[in-house]
Amino acid sequence: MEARDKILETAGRLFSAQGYDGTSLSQVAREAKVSKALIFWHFETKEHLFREVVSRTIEPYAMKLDLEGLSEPDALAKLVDHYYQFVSRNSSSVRFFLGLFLRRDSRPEEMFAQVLEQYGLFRNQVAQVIERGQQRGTFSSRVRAAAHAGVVIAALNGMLVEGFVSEQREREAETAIAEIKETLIDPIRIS
Amino acid sequence: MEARDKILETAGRLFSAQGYDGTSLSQVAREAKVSKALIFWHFETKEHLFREVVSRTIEPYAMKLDLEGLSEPDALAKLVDHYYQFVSRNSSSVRFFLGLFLRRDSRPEEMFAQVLEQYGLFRNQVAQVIERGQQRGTFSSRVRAAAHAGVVIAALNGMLVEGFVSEQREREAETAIAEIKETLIDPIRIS
DNA sequence: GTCTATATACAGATAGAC
DNA sequence: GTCTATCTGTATATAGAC
Repeated sequence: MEARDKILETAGRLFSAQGYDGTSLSQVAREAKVSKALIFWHFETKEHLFREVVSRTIEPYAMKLDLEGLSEPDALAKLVDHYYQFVSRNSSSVRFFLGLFLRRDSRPEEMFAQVLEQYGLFRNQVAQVIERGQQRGTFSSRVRAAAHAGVVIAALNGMLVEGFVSEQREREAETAIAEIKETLIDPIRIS
Repeated sequence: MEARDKILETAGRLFSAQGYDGTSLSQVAREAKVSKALIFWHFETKEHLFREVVSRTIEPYAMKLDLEGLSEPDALAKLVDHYYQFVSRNSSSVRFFLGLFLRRDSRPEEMFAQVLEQYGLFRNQVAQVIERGQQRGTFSSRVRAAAHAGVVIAALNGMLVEGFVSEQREREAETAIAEIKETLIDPIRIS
């Protein structure tokens, strides 16, 4: 691998594990087996390196999902599965972004618009699938679609955060998903 | 206020807003209007100051709640209200702890056992209230108590985290709570 | 207990040889 | 592109006067 990429890879790993302030360029240089000066030659400043790392990390967040031909309950189940799996697989970077969002200062602006935009798209999909199911008679009309969608998403996020905090074991991921489906999808399903 | 307390107060505010690495003792000294040397005289090292701040911050987490005389659905609603309000009111320190938990390294061990213990107690209370309600006929027996409790708590946490990320407006707190009750408590209520 | 002055280390960043 | 050597600032921490 070329030095530039090696630096990006190492910096990404260290930033996400230790944060921006907690990671020195000396450490990056040491672990990437290059000189500090080379980092500055390639990236100008620590801040620029960081932004480059973030940009790369965000790329896989543009997730598209094909829900054609599925009943609304199945589509909702698929959305839930997909979201949970995506976050689990990218947990290192999701933790990192969440950590940044939690800090009052360091509002890193435009960069995170991408993350929030993808998240907004997902939220809309969930709400729309429930609404459509109610119109087409596959979901009960007794619930308010928007409220129910909000709780589904909150439950997902809550399960995921709990996994972050308690050093998630693989098995529990399956359980978490099953509980959400059992509690929030099955009871409003009609078909 | 005495200098020692002034230092603790200032350090607490700055640590929780900027993190450990992001807060220098020069800044603490400046804002607390004392010399840096005095901080070392009182706390020996930055690490010790930090631990002292954390210990103080954790104190109000030992929350007790009286549920005597309430029906199980009302007790569950009260638990939900109380948890949400507590986290909202202590959001600064909760954000801070969550941020620490998200970091791979810096597992600050024993100190956080207290936070996790209180959290575990709350989880148990929720599960037990649901079980008891099922035994006494105030909650539907069609759901699995443990699973339902897990989803209630996850939804709570998810709503709270979302509030952290999107700079919560007050009004939405009420909405969030109402949605959880409407979606996860009312449907299994019998009385 | 509180201060000023200082020691020591390491951070981000630059100069210039190869 | 990559290095060694170095500059400059600021961090944690100490010494010692009051």
